[in-house]
Amino acid sequence: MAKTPAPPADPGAPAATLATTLYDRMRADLLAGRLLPPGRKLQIEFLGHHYGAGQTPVREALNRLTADGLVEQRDQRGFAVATVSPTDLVEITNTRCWLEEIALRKSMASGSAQWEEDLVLAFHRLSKTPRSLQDDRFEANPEWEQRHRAFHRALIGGCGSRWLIGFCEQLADQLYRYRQLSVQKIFPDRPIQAEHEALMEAITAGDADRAVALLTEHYQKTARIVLDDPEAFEG
Amino acid sequence: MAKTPAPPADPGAPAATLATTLYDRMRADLLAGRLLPPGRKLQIEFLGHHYGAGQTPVREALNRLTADGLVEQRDQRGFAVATVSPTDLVEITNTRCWLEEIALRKSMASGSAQWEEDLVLAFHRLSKTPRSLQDDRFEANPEWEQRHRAFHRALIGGCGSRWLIGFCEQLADQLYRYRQLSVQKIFPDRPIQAEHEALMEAITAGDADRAVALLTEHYQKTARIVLDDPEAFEG
DNA sequence: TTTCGCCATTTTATATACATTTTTCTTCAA
DNA sequence: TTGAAGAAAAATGTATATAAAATGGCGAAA
Repeated sequence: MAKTPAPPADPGAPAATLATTLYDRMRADLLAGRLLPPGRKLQIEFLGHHYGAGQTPVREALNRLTADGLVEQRDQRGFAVATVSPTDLVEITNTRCWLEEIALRKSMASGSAQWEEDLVLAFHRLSKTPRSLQDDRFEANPEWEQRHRAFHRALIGGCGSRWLIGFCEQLADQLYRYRQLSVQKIFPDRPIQAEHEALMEAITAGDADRAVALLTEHYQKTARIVLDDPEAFEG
Repeated sequence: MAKTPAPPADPGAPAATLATTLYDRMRADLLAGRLLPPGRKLQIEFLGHHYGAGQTPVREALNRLTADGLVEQRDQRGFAVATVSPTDLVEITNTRCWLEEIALRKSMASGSAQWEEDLVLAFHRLSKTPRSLQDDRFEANPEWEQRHRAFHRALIGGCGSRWLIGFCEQLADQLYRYRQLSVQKIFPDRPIQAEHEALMEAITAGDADRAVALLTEHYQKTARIVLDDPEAFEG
């Protein structure tokens, strides 16, 4: 009756390698802006010491992060945190709007009951989670962030293309990084929950045009806030 | 007056690393289907011997290829040529149609003279290049393949998003691989040049709807031919 | 005195050789 | 046939060597 007790023991998922663990940790650090500011050089030796690992796993993790567009690589000159610019922010935001418009329209057009149920569930979970850990001041709630991401993922999850979903998530990662740059990432008086509610309303009403307009405006508003922050692109 | 004569001497481009060279070679081999059939395991030692390189550069090249979706990786189980399936072919084709529809519409809407000139030039170059190296039988002409790719790249080049262009090229790579799988990749009686001409006509006439319809049909037709080939998904 | 360019030195990225751990294959018994 | 144990193979990780780039100092010219 006793099986492997300690680890998750997923038969299809073998023991994670050091490189994979490192990739996950560095990815989280990069997205949160904890590691180093954009454009800064990422030296293998420093990273190896910082994360307590050898060169090979660090190098492998950096290679994978390059694929995500979080790290840049130049031959014989090593790795660096991906740079940011107002121009890129606009470009990435526009691209996300275009892609998620298709994905949302395809999802709605599919009429999949599974998709709609998943979405309602994701929205419900997000609604029940506080945005901030503190009532008086803002303190990022990791669970909210995770559910927020899951909600946006659910919105496009019925489009029928894992490729398109992957592209959207890559763009979402980039924009998350931009948001973290801004001191105004708190958006205290922005009614995010209300924006999500309006979006859900349009979707359940089957009004694709309105849903797309709301979603697009949601992203463009975020971009404008970061663009208007004079401190976002310093250093 | 004498400058560095021998190498290309691009100041911004340092000497290519072994890993980069390997990546380029393996990428070409994978796209052409020369390396190994889809799903087959890629052993480091074998590859190192085959390309005359050590383990580290091979591993790095494989990591980069994973990012392109040409190679798959599983922890502790190494790398394998990305698998193929009829389902995926349909999914990738649909995704490409959706994305290139936006990209083409945005390009046309931009009204950029530069874009139109680049496109006309790319089309002209393609038109002047023979599809086959032999008159009597088909023998792939690398220059045609390269210009064909450049033409499709030019179609979407004015969309204003390097991200979207990158996504489209990734999908194009995947579909190229599928085309190579099919013994009917020759398409002897398919008037490809005529299809391109009709597309150019619609674009120069400013008829976005017609251009999109033609482009989409172009891709769907290719997918149907591969899907109808019983030998494409063997092995 | 300051500035620019060249050369030696140091640092750092890349690649190799080897050790370790995990998986996969093989063999043998139930 | 099925299952377990052991052997072989292969992937991951470490230590180290090599080669390229960044740094700093020195001297010549302005």
